[in-house]
Amino acid sequence: MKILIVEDEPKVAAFIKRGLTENDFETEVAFDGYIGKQIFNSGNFNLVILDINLPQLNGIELCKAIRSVNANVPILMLTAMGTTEDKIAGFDSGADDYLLKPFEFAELLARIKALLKRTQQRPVENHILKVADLEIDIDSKEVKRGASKIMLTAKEFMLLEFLVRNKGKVVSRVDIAEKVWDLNFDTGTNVIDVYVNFLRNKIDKGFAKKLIHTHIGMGYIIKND
Amino acid sequence: MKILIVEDEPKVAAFIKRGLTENDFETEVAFDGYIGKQIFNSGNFNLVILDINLPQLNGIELCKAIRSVNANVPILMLTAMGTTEDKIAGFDSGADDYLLKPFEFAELLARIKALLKRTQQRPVENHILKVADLEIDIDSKEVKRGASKIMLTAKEFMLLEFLVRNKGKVVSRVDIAEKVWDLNFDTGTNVIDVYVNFLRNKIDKGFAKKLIHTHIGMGYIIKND
DNA sequence: AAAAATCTTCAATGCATAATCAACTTTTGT
DNA sequence: ACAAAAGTTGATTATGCATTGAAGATTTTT
Repeated sequence: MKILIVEDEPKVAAFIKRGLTENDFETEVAFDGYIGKQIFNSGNFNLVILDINLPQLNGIELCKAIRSVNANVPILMLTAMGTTEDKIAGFDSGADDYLLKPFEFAELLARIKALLKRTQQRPVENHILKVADLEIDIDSKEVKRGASKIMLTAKEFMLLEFLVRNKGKVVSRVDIAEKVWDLNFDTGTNVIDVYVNFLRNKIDKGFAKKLIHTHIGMGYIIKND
Repeated sequence: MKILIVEDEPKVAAFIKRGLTENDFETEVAFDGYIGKQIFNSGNFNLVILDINLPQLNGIELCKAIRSVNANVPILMLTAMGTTEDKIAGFDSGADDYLLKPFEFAELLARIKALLKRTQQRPVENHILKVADLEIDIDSKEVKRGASKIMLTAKEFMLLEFLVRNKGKVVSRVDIAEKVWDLNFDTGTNVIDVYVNFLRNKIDKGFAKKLIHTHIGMGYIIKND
């Protein structure tokens, strides 16, 4: 587990480095923002600890720079400034957590572990999407309306998934064509209409509450109310 | 985006609930740990805000209980106790972040957004434009004047959206022709007048305050005063 | 490998609604 | 009062949508 520490005060940097090393992390230290950026790009880091007050490139700027090349790596901001505005600025630039100096090492460690735990757990997502009494399971590809199971073909499922992921929004045929059929120009086909019809037969037919609605001239929408 | 608030101090709970509601989150409040657990199990929450000092079942215990059934949902701990040991205990029980009372709402919001960003669930931005008591939802294409829903056709909606996006500004017929009808030269048509009339019938008719106004020789404007 | 079954797409139809036009009326400014 | 601009209306045209069956493509079974 590799951690990059960007901190210009040598004492603080050494303090963090020693503590992390004792807890079996690999660390690298950069003493200014510019070097921090270079080191980050050269290595594969699992987490970044960032002081806000840095020479060359301040923490906020560095944070944005890191985010622009890596949207995922957890970033923990460190600073002496304590106003709420500073914190908000930190979060806005893409930081995931914020710790005020002076801090106890145990708290830093706890926050690092929490951040790492979170990023490791990402794959466990909620893979069941719902609209009213309709449930669609992205993993097992199972679809249920109320208690009854519904069998969908691949394309039907893709279309339904797209609609449900945009529930409450009217999606245009062009959107659907691009996202579900991967058509980027108008081929003059009516497949979409046909498949919406298929879906309606399987999902809405026989139910009082229709979920799929047409907005003429605009597109289709799935919603519950 | 649904957030569960477990907090026994009514004032604090109300403060958080109000702030979150204003920022378009759905919230539920539980006043003790036991009820919190029940509510959590009954609904599909995207995040939990947890006070540590709770009647019945304290925050740490509740946190563990929630983690045992859902390893994924972000949990933010809230407490008046400020020792590092407390924080460590919070993190150890499975919390993802920790905020000390008293706090500013802006910081709470920033941390919530950071947590949600981490778990890939981003708050749904709603694109609702308003003029006085008229609301138009760009996503769902729903239009409401006061409490009553209004059905518009595609062209009517486009025209209204254009007017509303330019609320307080007089827009000329030429502007409208270009932006809404995609006509770049004068065809001698009066469609625009006709459609403004359609809109007026649906939006202003029967209401004391007219929103759509004509500036003779200039164009149309939508405004509230 | 051939046959069967299923899925996907196309094309044609009829229907419903929306968009437009053009004649006429009303309002506004001079 | 007059002319110009804007509002209103019904008739006409155009467009968009639902539905169907059948053809073509793919997958599964034999």
